[in-house]
Amino acid sequence: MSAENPGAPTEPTATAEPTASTESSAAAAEPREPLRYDHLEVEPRWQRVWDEQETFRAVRDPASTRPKRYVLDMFPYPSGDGLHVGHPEGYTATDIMSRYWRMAGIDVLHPMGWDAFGLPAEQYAIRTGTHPSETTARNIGNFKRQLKMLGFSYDWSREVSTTDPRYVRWTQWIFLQLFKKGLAYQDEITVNWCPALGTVLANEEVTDGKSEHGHPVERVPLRQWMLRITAYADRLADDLKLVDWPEGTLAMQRAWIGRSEGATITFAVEGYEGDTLKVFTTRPDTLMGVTYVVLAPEHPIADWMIKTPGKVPDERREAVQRYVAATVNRSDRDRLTSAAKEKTGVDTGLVAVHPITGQKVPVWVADYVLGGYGTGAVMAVPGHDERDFAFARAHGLPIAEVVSPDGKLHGTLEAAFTDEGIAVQSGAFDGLTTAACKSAVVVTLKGLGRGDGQVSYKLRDWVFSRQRYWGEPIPIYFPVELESPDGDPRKGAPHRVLFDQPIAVDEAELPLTLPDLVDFRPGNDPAGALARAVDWRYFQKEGRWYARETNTMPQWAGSCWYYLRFIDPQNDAEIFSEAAYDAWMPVDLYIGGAEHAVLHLLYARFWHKVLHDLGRVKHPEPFTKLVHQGMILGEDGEKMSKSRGNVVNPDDIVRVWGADVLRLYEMFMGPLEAVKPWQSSQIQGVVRFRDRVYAVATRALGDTLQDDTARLLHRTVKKVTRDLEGMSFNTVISTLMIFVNHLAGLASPPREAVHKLILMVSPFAPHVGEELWRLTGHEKSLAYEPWPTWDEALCVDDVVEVPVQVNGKVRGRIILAKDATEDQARAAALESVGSTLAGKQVKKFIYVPGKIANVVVG
RNA sequence: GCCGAAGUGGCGGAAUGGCAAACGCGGCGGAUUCAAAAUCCGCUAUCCGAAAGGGUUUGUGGGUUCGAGUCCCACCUUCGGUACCA
Repeated sequence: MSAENPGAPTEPTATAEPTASTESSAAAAEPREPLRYDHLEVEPRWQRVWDEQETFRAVRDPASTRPKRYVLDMFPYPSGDGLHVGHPEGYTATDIMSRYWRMAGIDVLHPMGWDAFGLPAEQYAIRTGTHPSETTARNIGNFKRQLKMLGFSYDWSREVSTTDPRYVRWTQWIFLQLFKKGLAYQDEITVNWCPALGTVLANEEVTDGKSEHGHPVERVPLRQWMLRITAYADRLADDLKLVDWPEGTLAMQRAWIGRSEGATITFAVEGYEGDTLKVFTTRPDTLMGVTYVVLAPEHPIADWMIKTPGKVPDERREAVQRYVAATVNRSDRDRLTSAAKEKTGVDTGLVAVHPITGQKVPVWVADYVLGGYGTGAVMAVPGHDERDFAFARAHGLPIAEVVSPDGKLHGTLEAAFTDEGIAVQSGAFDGLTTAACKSAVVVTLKGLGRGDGQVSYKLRDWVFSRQRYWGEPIPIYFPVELESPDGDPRKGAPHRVLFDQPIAVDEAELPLTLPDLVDFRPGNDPAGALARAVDWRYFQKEGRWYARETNTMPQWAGSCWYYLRFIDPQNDAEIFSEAAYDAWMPVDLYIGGAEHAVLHLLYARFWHKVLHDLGRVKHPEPFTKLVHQGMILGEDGEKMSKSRGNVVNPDDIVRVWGADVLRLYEMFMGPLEAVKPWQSSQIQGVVRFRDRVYAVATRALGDTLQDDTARLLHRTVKKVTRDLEGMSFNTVISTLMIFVNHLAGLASPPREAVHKLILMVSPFAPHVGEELWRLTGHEKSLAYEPWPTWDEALCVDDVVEVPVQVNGKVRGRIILAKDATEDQARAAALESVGSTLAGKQVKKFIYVPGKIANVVVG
């Protein structure tokens, strides 16, 4: 290492270039002497054995009293890119738990499948003409190869794909149940329609009224299928208390549902003949502080005044028209980000009448009010709402104080006072606390017929249709009205589809499969690609023409209930049998990314509750315990992405180091939930560990278990078991490393210790585990071998070394019997730190048995 | 802004309110080797010191406690989510 030859080129350091280090390690591995443990031979061999012997087939005796665990991964979308190293993180965690629980005598269901409908396959089809089913099959094949190569103990006989007609059939069946219960309905929804692309765009894809590539986007109303998830809002919020989920996820779900209690209040608008103006507020107690009201740009009254000349001066009308035109075509998200910076709005010139005082207040239109929440209009109380305050300041509107922290008046308010307090300047309500005032105001309004208490939700009904090809067809058709009775709509005969008379496809006719298309483009009308499949779309029944729904379901549909199909995947008579349900449900452990904290988990819970109401499922909640694995970042600490060039491919790692090493490394990186960077240089540590386990177990084993080894063994079993139960995988591996290092130092490692080591390592590194189990004289797989137990007596020491502190600083240590009394401890402690105590008075002595002694001196 | 998570050696990280830095990577020294790789052994938070030993240290500042990485308050930073939700 010393610079004896300064002219020689410097060696590349392992950490300098992530890709270079992987390649150089790979290159270095090949010319080497044959490894004692050859992962390239051993790993595929055991994978074949597990396959051939169906080792991990989940079976459960209906009469069994054995405990069960249903261990579920969030199943992947089989993309063309294959697995990235983030996938095996959660999958390894569930696999370890599955393997551990099997060894602990528990029946385990651990399935895997494919969430295979979705946009990438369709977009690829549009570009290349390759049918999405072809792309999907190919990608599934690749994903499955990669998962098998990692040695996961899935019961592959239960594999399902959301695109399989036998699966689609039951997805559609659930939709029909929703439809029959009135939970699926059609509505006209404003969408971001981009004529140039021929597609509807998501809010995040629209900026400044344009698509990413600058094509103009129109906000147009479109007929959509909706699911009435709002009918379940309260139960979705309340039942969160039944599950063992991360606190953050629970909070996000509650916030998304956004239940808030308040009141709707009616304002008359002078000169407006339509319905009165309704507002929703969570603070009815501030009603006496209203100084103006605000409409969202899409509010019907704004539309009415634009179209009705003569109610207000024309220049006002035109200003409103300009403002609405400028704001209404922007996506909600876009609108709100800019609105947060600058409170824009215009005075309509209309006048609203206060429901209690009869006072007249101006009506404004502003885009800080959202059309889709509450009633699309608010009563503005600038004295007690920050947004109203900012708006009033910007536009010179009056600000009134009606809630006071101390019951006194404070003149000019410098900021909105949004806390609760005591009503002031509120007429009959003066002196009431906020809570009392809320109900008093609601009672008064109710008496006047101008308002009532109301619960409002942020949650909106779920837009369930997509104008796409690669999704489940919605099993609905509509009567067709022909202009001439003998016309054929397939040949373009003029006709009208009666969308207001939807008819459910007969359940016996399911699945309704997709027609084969060559052109998958969404098309130039928003009805979607299926509208062009006229032979599929139109059909005759009893002499009448009908048209099928041409919208398809969103990708969420298949993932909403896949956990239920895994329990009985081959059943063609019903969605799943009651026996299968009783055997395996609910899901005991569900692991997946935090990016699904709201939508997927909320939608799946919603469907589960609907099935609960239908009597199909017995538990109110599907997923008992949920864990999110943390993201694995690239070597540079940034999110892995192709564009950054920091993506690590599991195929490379498995080829060079083996599946067990990838599994061990990902579990050793840190806590499962933590976000952590990939560091190729760290792999070396688990490679050494694996090879050391192999080396220790393949030496000549001894028959005697020395006392110190026995103690360490029992302690190790105890800690490993406990940490496994807590899913603290990184500390399990540390503990096993310590144990292996100890065994490696022995002349002949004791057989019992080595056998238990192999069993404990096997959930993490199953290939090495099985191979060593075989090499140590066992014929059967260790997959169902009983998990080692420990003797508590061997986990406690007879004598303990206890640090002695003086005023909290360690100044000495003493050896004590484990059951030493406090007096004995005191005597030993004072003696050991005698010199430090010279001339000082002992004020207090604290002894925590076996842990610490602390002498407090004055 | 709000909600959530987190800040500990050169790096990944460990630590029921009780010896901070386990385990691993890297580094340094040694054994083995003609030499290297691999392997094995030892040392490795930091500062002062030849050593014995001592001081300091878990983002910052306070607090509670015999004792705080851990609990409380305020602040700073990073990451994730989310957004005028009335």
